[in-house]
Amino acid sequence: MSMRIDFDPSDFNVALATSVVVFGFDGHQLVTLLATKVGEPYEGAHILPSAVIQPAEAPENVAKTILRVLTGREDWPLEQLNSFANPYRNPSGRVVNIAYYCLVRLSDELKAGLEAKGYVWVPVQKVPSMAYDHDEVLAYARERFKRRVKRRPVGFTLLPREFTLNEIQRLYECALGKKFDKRNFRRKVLKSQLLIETGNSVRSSAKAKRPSRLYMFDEKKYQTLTLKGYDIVYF
Amino acid sequence: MSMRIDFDPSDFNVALATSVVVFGFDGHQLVTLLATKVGEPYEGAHILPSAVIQPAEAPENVAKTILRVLTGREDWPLEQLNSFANPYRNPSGRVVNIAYYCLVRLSDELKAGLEAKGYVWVPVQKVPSMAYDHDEVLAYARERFKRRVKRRPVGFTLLPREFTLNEIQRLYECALGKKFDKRNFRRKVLKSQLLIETGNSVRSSAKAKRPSRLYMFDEKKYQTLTLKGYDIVYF
DNA sequence: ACAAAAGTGTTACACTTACACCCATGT
DNA sequence: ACATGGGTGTAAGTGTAACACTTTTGT
Repeated sequence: MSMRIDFDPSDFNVALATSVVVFGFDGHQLVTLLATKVGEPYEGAHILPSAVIQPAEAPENVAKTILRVLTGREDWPLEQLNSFANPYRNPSGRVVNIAYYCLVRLSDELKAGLEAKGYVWVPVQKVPSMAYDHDEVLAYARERFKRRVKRRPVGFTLLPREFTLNEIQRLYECALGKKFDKRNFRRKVLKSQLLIETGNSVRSSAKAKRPSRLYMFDEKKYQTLTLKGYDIVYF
Repeated sequence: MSMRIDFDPSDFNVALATSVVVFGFDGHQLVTLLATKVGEPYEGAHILPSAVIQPAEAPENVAKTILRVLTGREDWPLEQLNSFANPYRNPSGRVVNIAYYCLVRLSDELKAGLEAKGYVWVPVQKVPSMAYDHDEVLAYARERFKRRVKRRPVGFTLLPREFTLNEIQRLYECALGKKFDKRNFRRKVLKSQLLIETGNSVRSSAKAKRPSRLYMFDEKKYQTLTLKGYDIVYF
């Protein structure tokens, strides 16, 4: 019930952590990366990739460090979520978690490297219950990503550099949890003028006879349009 | 550069604060409430209404305490913003600010009471520079409010219980920073079926001859529609 | 009667949605 | 030739945006 606005030395008794919800897309499903907790508390439980934020560190930099350790890069799109600060969310003491989510482009090396290190990619539909309040963090991240994907063409960072229209449609269907009409979806996505036909094609499976055309995201054009105040790609 | 995920006793050295950006609407402008800092550091500077979060307190409850102290009520719509956690944002030590914004219905008593206590209502266009990183917090709150007001009919909590269509149009114009066509705006707002004509009317100024009709927000109907999955009132 | 702000309709255009068949290719 | 998924067009309806004059009331 305080309304103090200055600090006593005894107020400096909280610790900081960050967790990063990493989303990827395997061509059919939205997946997220889970770690396994080592040591007590919660030994062996699933958790989100997380780290302690030390005194002089900025939370975003710690999140980027996590990404570098996991993926070798830290330039993936990263967005801060609300912080999670219930007094008793962590049994070790009062810890505030400043969480992020990020979008990565899955590749075979990335999958292999991470699985060797004890991380697992799990379809977001099937994520097991996690320690701390990480279930809540993940649920929040999914909502944020949904809202984000409706307004900005962020989905492309989840896809291989060249992708088919069927792939991007599946991605949007996973992200938003609903089906789209193929013709309408294609019309809309092509109307945005943000896709370049590469001229290449690929067969989607052994059984598929006819190959699909491949497209790329036109990053440059998007930058230009964004600067001009063009803002919105609704899906 | 850590990737530690468990805590040393020496990690518990951060303090928590919360600031609340309080928005009101005076019939013509969007205003926000500023306090004056008492005691060092930043003696006499403008700041957002803020308080220390003590060990066992939930941030949201501290924000509500601030609201109760300021307005006598704590049931205003309150939404958490990102936390502000740059290492050197507070000269007293490492303090993480978990900020909120909220929407209140201005009244004469409220204005008088607060001004007596040393708070000031300032048009958001004209907010002076504040201490700490509170400028940034306010800017962030304005953006959030903008996005919010586009999707949900939150504007009504800022207006008197009975209001004219001209008032609500001015509110939306302030909140979103753009002008609307009067006929189109009225058509849209009436189509939503969320306004009830009260039968009362009021003259908007001494010079205005013809009185304006007064409307109320249909809270019940909105609840019903929301439950049915109706979600969106775009403006 | 006049000054002031309140209130009101129509049209053109863009976007959304629903809907079903032919095409290209590999086996 | 056939099986498989890839790829395509149209029409009806709905929402958006641009536009200017008449009405009501107090002085």
